[in-house]
Amino acid sequence: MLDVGADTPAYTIGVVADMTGLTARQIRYYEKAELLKPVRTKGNQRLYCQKDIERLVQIKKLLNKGLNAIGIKKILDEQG
DNA sequence: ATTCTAACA
DNA sequence: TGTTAGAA
Repeated sequence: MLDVGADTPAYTIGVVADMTGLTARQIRYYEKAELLKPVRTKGNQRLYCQKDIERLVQIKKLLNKGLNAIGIKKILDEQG
């Protein structure tokens, strides 16, 4: 009850892929590109929270603007 | 069934 | 970016 928020619940890559419209491939790639940092669980599975979802959505919008992982990293770095 | 890593095209 | 192999 104290852990409820935009940073606690976590979704698997499959659900975030469905919510963001990206593919698991892209999500894994952006993670490697340092665009975000999902938490790992037990079997090394990526767990994305609401915040990560919004971040992925933002990345997607940036991609539509003509940016690439490099430009997005710069923007996310400025915001962090 | 779902996800993970690594590697290739 | 898509996909495949083998593994958990």
